[in-house]
Amino acid sequence: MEYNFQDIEQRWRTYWATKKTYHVEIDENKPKFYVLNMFPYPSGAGLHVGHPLGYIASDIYARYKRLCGYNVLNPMGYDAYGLPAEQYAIQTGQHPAITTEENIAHYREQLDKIGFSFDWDREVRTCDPAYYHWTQWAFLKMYGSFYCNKCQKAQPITLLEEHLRTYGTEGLDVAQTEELHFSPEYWNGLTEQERQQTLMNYRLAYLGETMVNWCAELGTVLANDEVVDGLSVRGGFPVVQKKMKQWCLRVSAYAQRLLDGLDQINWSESLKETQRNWIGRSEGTEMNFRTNSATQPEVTIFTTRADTIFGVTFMVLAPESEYVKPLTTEAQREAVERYVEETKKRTERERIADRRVSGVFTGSYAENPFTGEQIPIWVSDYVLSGYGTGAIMAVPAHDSRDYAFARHFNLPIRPLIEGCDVSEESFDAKEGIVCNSPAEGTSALKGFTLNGLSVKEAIQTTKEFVTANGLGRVKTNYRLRDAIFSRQRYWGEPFPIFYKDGLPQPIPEDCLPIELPDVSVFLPTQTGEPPLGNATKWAWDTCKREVVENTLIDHKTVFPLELSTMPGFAGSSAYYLRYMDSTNATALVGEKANQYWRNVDLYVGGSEHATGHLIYSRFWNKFLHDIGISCEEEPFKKLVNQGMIQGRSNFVYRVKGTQTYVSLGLKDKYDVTPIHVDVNIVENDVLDLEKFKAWRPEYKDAEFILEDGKYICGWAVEKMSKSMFNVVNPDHIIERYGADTLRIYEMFLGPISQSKPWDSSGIDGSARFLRKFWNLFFDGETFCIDDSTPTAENLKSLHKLIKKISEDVEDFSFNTSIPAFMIATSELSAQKCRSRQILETAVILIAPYAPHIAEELWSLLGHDTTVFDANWPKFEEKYLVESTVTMAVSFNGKTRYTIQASADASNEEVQQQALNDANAAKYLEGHQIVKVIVVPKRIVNIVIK
RNA sequence: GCCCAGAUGGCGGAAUCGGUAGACGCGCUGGUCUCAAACACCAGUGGGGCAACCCGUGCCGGUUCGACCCCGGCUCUGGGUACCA
Repeated sequence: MEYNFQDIEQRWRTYWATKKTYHVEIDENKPKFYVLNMFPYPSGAGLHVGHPLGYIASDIYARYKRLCGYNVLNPMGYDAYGLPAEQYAIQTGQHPAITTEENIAHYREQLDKIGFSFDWDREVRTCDPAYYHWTQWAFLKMYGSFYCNKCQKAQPITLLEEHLRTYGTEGLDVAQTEELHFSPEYWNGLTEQERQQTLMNYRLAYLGETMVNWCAELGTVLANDEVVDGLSVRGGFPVVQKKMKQWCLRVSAYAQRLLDGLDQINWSESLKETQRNWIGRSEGTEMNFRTNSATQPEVTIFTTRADTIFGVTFMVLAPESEYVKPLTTEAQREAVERYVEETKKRTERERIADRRVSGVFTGSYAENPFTGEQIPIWVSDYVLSGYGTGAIMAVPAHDSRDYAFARHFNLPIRPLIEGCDVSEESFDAKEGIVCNSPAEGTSALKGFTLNGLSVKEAIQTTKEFVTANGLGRVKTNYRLRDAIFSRQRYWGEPFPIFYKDGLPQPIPEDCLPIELPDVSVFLPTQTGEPPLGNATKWAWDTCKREVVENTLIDHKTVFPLELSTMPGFAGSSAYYLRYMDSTNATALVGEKANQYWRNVDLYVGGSEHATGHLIYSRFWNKFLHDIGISCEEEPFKKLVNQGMIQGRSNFVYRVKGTQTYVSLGLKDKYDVTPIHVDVNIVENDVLDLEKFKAWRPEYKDAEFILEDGKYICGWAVEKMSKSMFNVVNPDHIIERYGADTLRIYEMFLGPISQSKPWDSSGIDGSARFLRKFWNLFFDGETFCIDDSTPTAENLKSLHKLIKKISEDVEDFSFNTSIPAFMIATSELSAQKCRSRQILETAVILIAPYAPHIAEELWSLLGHDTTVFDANWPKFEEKYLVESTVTMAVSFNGKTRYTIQASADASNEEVQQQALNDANAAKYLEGHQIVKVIVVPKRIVNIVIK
C-alpha cells in the first residue's frame, strides 16, 4: 500500500487533539521531565523552515523521554509584547492586540501541522492580563525587597527600615546604588518623602537616574543598536544622551550568585564563558590617595594591579566623576569645564568610534600613599564613571591605555618588571619578576619592597599591606550593570505603580493585574506628541482610578514615567514557572506544582539570548527562590543552542541596460547586474523561465541566454528574509512531502547547534527513506507481518539501531541517527524481515522522529493504545558480537596488509591464532615480529621489521 | 585587541576511545521503465594511474607501530565582547 502521508498525518493530528494525548498532570508515580523551547515572538511573517528546528529537536527528546517512562512537560506559548506589533499599529492604525491575535492564530496553525507533542492546555501569552498579573506581582515583590550581602539573599524592605530606625547605616552590608552613612537620629528625622527617596538606594526594583539614548521625535529611549551616527535607524532623527529617571532592577546584587551558579548547570562552555565575561568579576584593591585640595582631601581609586603602585605617574578621573569639580583649580577651571562639556555632547557611540587620546589637567596633585610622591590629576574620557570609583591610578608602563595617554601628554613612564621593554608599547601581561621598588629608606613606608616577587605575589603582598595599614581595602567589582526596566512604549506590561506628589506608590497586590488601557488611535499626532498621548485615561478598575486622576502627565517634555511599560525581557523571565501551573489564579505557581516540576531539565533556544534573557531569567528565578516561590536556584539545568537556518538565495544576471538574462556559467562574458530571484521558482538552481516571466510585470518580456538549454541561477547564503526572496515556508514542504519528512530532513541537515543554509534539494532523500520504511510492513498492497522468530541477522540490525538511536538522542546528535535508520531499513528490507518482534521495535524507535507514520503503523500492528505508551527498547550487546576481526600487519610502522582472523580480538587465543595466521602468510617471510598490539574488540596489530 | 568555536570530496556532513578516512544524503555519470519528460528503481562516484599502486582531513613541525583525533607553532573562517583599570 502506498504511503499516503496526507491522510495519515491529518488523521493522527485530529486524534491527538481530540484525545488530548499530550496533556500532562502531576503524577507522583512517575519521574518528571521538563522540556522547554524559548517561546516565539509571533511576527506577521509567520514561520519559516528555520523556526521549527529547535522545536523538532526538543520534541524528539520529549517523546523519547516519554517512551522511557517519564512524565514529560513540554509546553508552548507566545512572547507577545514587542516593538514590531506597535510599529505596525502606528503605520496602519491596527490595534496591536488584534494583529498579535491574528499572528498567534497563524503560528498555531503552522505549528499544529508539524506534529509537536505540546500540551496546549498550558499555553501562556505574555500580553494576557492573567499572565502579566504575575509579571507585575514579581515586580512589586522586587520593589518591596533589598539584597542582604551577609545572608546572600533578598529580604523584605521592612527589615531594612527597621535596621535604619535602630542603627542607621551602622553595620549595614547590603546591595546599594551608592554607599550612604547616617545615624538612626538622621533617619528618624527625615520626612516620609525623604525616607522613600533614600530607600530607592536599596530596593531591588528602584527608580534610578541613568544615561539613555533619547530620541525626541520618536518619543522614546532607543537601544544602542537602534542608533547610528547619532541618528535613529528608524526615521533618522537626532538622538541625544540624556539622564532620565527610569525603573531599574538591581541585577548587580546577584552578580556573584549568577557567576557561581554557572558551575552547577549543564550549558555549553562557550555560553557559560559569554556569561562569565558579561558578569565580569574582577578582584582588586581600592586605595585612598590624599590630595592637595582642601575641598576634596582624598580620592579613592580601584585597581587590579596593586603591585604597580610604584609605577604610578599620574591619576585620571572620568569626566562625569564627582571628584572633578572640587579638584579643578581656578587656573584650570575653564579648560576642564570645556572638556567636560565637549565629552557630554559626544554619544557613547562616537567615543567608541573615534578613540582619540584626549584629556585635561585639573591643576591638582595627589600623593602616592607608598612614596609620598606628588602626581598630577587629569581628566579623560577613557576612564568610565560607571565602573570602579570612576578614578584610576595610571601606570603607563603596564597599561596600554595609560601608555597612550602618557605618550600623548608627555608624562613619565616607569617600568617595574625585570627585562621588559616599554620604549614602543606597554607591558600589560601579568607575568615576570617585579623590580624598581624604591630603595629602602626613600619610601614613605620604610622597608616595603616588591623587588624579586612574581606579579601574582606582588599583588597579594600589596593587598595585605594596604589592608593592614588602612590605605584602602580589598574589593571585588563586577561589570554587570543593573537592568534598565522602563520602555517608553505602549505595547508592554504597565507598571503596578501610581505616583503621588512625585513619589511612586505600589498598587496593592490584590488590585492586580493593572490592565493595559485600550487606545484606539496610534498615528503620531501633529504636535509630535507620542502616539500614546492619546491615552489620556488608563482603564484601571475603581481601586486605581482616583489615583490616575491625581497623576500629573507631562508627555511633551519627556515620555512620562506613568506611561512607560516594562521591557521585553519582563514577560519572558518567569514563563517557565508559569507553565507548571498556568491557570493558577492565586499564585504565579502553586507550591505543589513547583515542588513536582521544579525546573527545566532541557531548554532549547538560540545563543543570541546569552547576555539578555538567559541572565535576566536566572536573576529573576534566584529572586523568586529567595522569597520561597521557586524551589530551585537555577531555572535551566541543561541548555542546548540550536543554530540558525540561513536562507539560500538565488540570483539571475541581467545584462546591463537590457531585458536579457544570462545563465551563471556565461555571465562573465557580459556586464551584468545580479538580481535576487524568488527561490520558489527555481529548482536545483535551474530557473523556471515561464514562472519567472509571470513572477513580476517587469520580467514579462525577459529573454535568456541559456547553457545546455537551461538557465542556471547563482546562489549565496544569506539571512532568511522576505527581502532576499529566499524564505521557505514549512507549509509548502508539508503539503508536498508531509510533516514527518520535514522533521526527518531538518534533523538530517547537520548538527543541531550549527548554523546552516536551508537547501530544499536534499529533501527527496528523506521522503524516499520514509517510503522505504513504510514498505517494510507491506507486501504489495497487503500489510504483511508474521510472528516468525527473528534471525540473528535481524537482531543484529535491530540492536545496532537501538544502540545508535539511544545514544544519539541523549547526545542530541539527531543528524547521525537518520543514517542509522536508513541503513537498518535497507538491511531489514534486504533480509526480507517480516518478524513482528523486530518491526514493532523499529516503529517505537522511529516514533520520536516521525510520530505520524509511527502511530499509523502501530495501529496497523493491532494496538489500540498510542505508540507513546510503549517502552523504549533495551539494547543488548550479545547480538552485536563480531564473528571476525581485522588484523593489520605493519612494516616499519606502515600498514601494508590486512588479513582476517576468526573471532573476538580481546580473546588471547584469538590473538595467538592471528599470529599463527600471520606467520603462515607469505608476506611475513623474512621479517621479524617486533610486538603485538591489541586494540580491544577491533584489531590486532603485528609490528614486524 | 581579548575570549570562544571551527577548518574533512562538487555540496551538507560521518568517523562519540588514537585503529580500514569520506558513513548517510544531495549532486553528477551510466542503465531499466517511458513515444518523451518527470517520478521511481539499479549500479558507479575523493584525486591520479590501463594496472599493481601512489597521494590525500587548512599549513609547518613533534609524539606513536599507527594521528582528522594528542602536543608545539602558524594561517584562515564564524561567533561573542570591547577604553571594565
